[in-house]
Amino acid sequence: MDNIRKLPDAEFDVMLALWESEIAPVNTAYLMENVGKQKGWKAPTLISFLSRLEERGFIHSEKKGKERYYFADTVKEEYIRGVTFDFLSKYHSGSFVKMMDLMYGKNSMSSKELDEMLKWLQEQY
Amino acid sequence: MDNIRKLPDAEFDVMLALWESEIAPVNTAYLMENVGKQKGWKAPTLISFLSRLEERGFIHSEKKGKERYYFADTVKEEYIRGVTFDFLSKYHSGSFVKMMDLMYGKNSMSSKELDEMLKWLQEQY
DNA sequence: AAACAAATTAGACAAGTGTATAATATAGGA
DNA sequence: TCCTATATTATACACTTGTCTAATTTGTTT
Repeated sequence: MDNIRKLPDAEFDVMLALWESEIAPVNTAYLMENVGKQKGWKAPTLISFLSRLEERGFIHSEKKGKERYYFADTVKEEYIRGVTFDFLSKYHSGSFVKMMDLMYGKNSMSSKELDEMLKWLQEQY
Repeated sequence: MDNIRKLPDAEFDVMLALWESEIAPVNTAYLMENVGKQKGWKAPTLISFLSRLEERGFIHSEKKGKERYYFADTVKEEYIRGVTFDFLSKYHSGSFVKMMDLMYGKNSMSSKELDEMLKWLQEQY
């Protein structure tokens, strides 16, 4: 039983486009428009990432005529929670405070972000 | 010119051992003791990671007799700042508050950590 | 000087990731 | 029905990463 399996960059980009799609169901053409194009991928490149995502169990797909449609079987927030947790453990001993301290030790966080954070904190109590 | 080059896991583990070494200079034997052994690596495995780190410019080395000694040419905090910045951009639109919100939206951060964070925040003002 | 033993170097190889070309399938029109 | 255009599938290939075995170097001991 591994941790959350971290996706390779390209597959993550595809997942993002799928998670954030405005329409449903989503086909290859839509994903080509919304991520493949910007990345400069040829269609088979995109499709190959999609196949791998399917093998990994992140999505499933259905063929309708000559097109294929894709469906996310994972939840974005959960995936990101997983990778964030792993990241925090690996690089910051699992502590947000340590992370912020390293990033902004010599008070360089903008006062806007400081305010937001204070507000967030107060809501937590 | 890329962003901070993110190291592969194994090479990062080696860097950690080097950054955190108690002695200087550090040779292969020391690194074998302090990271290779736990990871179950054979010596050539370790050395191959070290060579790659040298190619990437993270370290340099010097041979003394039949042993080789290694020196970090990068600073841990800076490296981690780099990967943290990239991580935050990629997964949380660059915002700590967004990250914490995703992680602890439904108030599950321990009151100990909340206190620490409040303290940290107050120090920033 | 020869032989040993310890350490390093040189390669090698499988698995994973990014990416594409060539082959095949299929909806629709002539 | 046959052709065409388009989408998908099947492969393939180069690079990176993790890992090792075999070969070579070199300090030390006979």
